[in-house]
Amino acid sequence: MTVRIYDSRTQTVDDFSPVVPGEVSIYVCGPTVQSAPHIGHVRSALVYDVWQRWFAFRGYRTTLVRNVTDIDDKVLANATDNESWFALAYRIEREFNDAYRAVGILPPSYEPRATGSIPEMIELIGKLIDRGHAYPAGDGSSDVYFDVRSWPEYGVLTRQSVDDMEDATDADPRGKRDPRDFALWKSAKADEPETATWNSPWGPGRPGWHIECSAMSRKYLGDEFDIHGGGIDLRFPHHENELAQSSAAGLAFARVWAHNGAVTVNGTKMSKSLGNSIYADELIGRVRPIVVRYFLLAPHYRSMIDVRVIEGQLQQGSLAEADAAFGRIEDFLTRASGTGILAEADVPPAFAAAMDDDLSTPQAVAVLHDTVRAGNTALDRDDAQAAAGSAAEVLAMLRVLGLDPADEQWADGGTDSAKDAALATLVEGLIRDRSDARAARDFARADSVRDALADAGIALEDGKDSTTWSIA
RNA sequence: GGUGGGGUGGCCGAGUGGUUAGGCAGCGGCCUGCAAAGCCGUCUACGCGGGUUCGAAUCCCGUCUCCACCUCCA
Repeated sequence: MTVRIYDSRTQTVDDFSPVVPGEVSIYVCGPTVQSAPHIGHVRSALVYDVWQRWFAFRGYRTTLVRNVTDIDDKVLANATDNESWFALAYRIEREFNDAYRAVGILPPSYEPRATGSIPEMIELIGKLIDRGHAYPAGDGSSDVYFDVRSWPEYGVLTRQSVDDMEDATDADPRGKRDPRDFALWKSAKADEPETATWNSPWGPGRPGWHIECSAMSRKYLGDEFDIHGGGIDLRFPHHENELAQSSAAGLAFARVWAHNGAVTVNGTKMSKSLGNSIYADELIGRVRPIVVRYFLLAPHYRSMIDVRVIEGQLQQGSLAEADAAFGRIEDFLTRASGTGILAEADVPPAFAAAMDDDLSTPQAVAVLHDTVRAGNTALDRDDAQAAAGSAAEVLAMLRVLGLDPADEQWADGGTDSAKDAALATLVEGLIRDRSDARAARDFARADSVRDALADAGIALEDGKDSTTWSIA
């Protein structure tokens, strides 16, 4: 079986063919750490987490790099008298990592901060100037621009010709040869802190956003690597510019361009200006983190996920469905554990085929549910062996997706075993009373026990020989 | 104006020529003292208009409409 992946540049799904056999190198654009993470950020990181897990499952040695853009106009703009830009960047970076960790996104192999690779950026800019694809601004500043007109391939990633692009000639030219030329090096401004200024052959300043990713991907993955990922909104200009810079510098760069779909709110992309962002902690506070993960990975990674918000309130809707759907899977695992049979299984072929096909998680999840049903059916006919087999398959699939409920990742961390034991003793005592009442056909008393437990948020399920309970 | 992606049954969400996606919700049944859970069955589909074909959600033409990007953005 071959992993197939959609390449945004060629617009086709192709067999994945790595630069180095048996290895896969992935660079994904991480966040600009200027304000709290929203659902879209989490989804983006999650998509490449699932890709990485699948490649690893398929036997590849994986290297995943997700950068942190910790120097940028907005980072500087959001700094205050009480919090320097670098403290802000670090604090926000932690918020991102907390959000990632909450939904089980594995740490990347490397997580470079832009400020840690300034020399590599300067070197790359110098190379572009030498090759005639970049130039210092002619306005006396330290700005350096990429010369879009000098690179005929500019626009190949997004199939746009420079001349078709929306007329931007009214923008401040700032010494540019063409309004579409973009900054590689940004001159230090008078009101910017010295801590945000680096020396360069062109004068003091800081790197432009695009060159950061070109330099960091090269530094950690080499001149050529396998997959460059990021949100669909980064295709242009960011990825187009990265591609132009790196190619113009003579680097082979990424073989495949992957882009994940956006998370929208009521059909519109989240944006600061609209104030409609749903922050990660709002979602994670609404349903269990494992359900958030299921919710975000069940649709295909390239399609957009729309969440409904009414009067500022995130609606349950599809979230509640995800909770119910995933709960069904968990319930089956709980039922099946009653067989006491431990089995090992590989993922079903249909699941693997779906995942191989451009990470078709919707179909993979369908296989998951099919297997749950088969397992439940087996339990209903008392075929413990078959049920255990299904449970093992379900677990194998969940593990690949990072959704194993038993994984310590999802432990709430605050469990108090003494309280748990006390609760179990009380509940089980009540269940015995109810069973006695049922045996005596005193259903009024039996029901009052069940109702009382229900009021406490405890649900009962009568099996053939025993009653199980769970906290709703 | 340019580029890319959509419009599927009550809802979410797959599907590129013919056979059940899957989930949530509803209805009927089995099971149960009654429930719950589970299982079985079942209703509401492919934006609109043409065309190709024995046959189209799926291909072609036209058309309406939504979203994203072209400016910082996962």
